[in-house]
Amino acid sequence: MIIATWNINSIRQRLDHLTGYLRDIGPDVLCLQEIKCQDKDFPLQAIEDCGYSAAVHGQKTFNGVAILSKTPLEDVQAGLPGDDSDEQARYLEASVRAGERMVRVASIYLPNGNPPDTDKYAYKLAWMDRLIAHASGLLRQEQIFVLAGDYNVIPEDRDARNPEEWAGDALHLPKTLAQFARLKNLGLTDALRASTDDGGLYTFWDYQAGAWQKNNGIRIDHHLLSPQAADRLVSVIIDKQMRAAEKPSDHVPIRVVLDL
DNA sequence: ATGTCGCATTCCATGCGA
Repeated sequence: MIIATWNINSIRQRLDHLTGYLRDIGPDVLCLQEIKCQDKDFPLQAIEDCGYSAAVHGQKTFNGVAILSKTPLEDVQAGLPGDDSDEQARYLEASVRAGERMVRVASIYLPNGNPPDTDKYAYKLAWMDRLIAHASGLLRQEQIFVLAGDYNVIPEDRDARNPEEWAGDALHLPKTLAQFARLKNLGLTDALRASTDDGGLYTFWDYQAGAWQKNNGIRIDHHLLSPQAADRLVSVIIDKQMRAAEKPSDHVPIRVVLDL
């Protein structure tokens, strides 16, 4: 089973890229972030025409997440528990059948948090607290699950071309890394890091200042695997070629292959 | 390099978020 994640930076601006990816790569599941549309504006028909069903948790203008699947999505849960006043659409979870067993998948758009001296950063850290609490509950069920998405976290210096540029940034501050470590220390596996120790593997290149041309990238899109999923990890592939397309997203898709 | 995008507004220019 192939489970991919992609911050698409507006699904309506990138619909041709998306349908091309579904047809060319054909992941079983694709988690999307920053769809930037309300549910009523989600291009469901074009996705169904590619042979996928979809669960959507959208909002006007910003954020918005979705999960696409070749098979039906069950037990869909929109929103990250822990704060009923949070109106930002950043979390969606659903189950998909894989032969005899079910796999729980979440599409995550973790807050950016910049600038760090504002309530945006406090929101990021609090959101990570809620994710840790929720993941802890999922782990107690001892099932196969994958938390995939844009974490807005650069885990280590080797995950940035120029780590010194990110020293004071919300994506790489010590408190951010401590929260990410707490999450992983629950017993989750960073799929890419389970497959290679190589640095220089990036999933995001800024639109500005020729970041792509200079390969000034960062790795911020991750799959965190439950132990039952990590046991079945085969490979991880970053679809870097997507960043070279016309009018690309600033993020590229990344996919894991699980032997279920 | 204040360097680029995408969205929305009372709207053809600007502010916000990334």
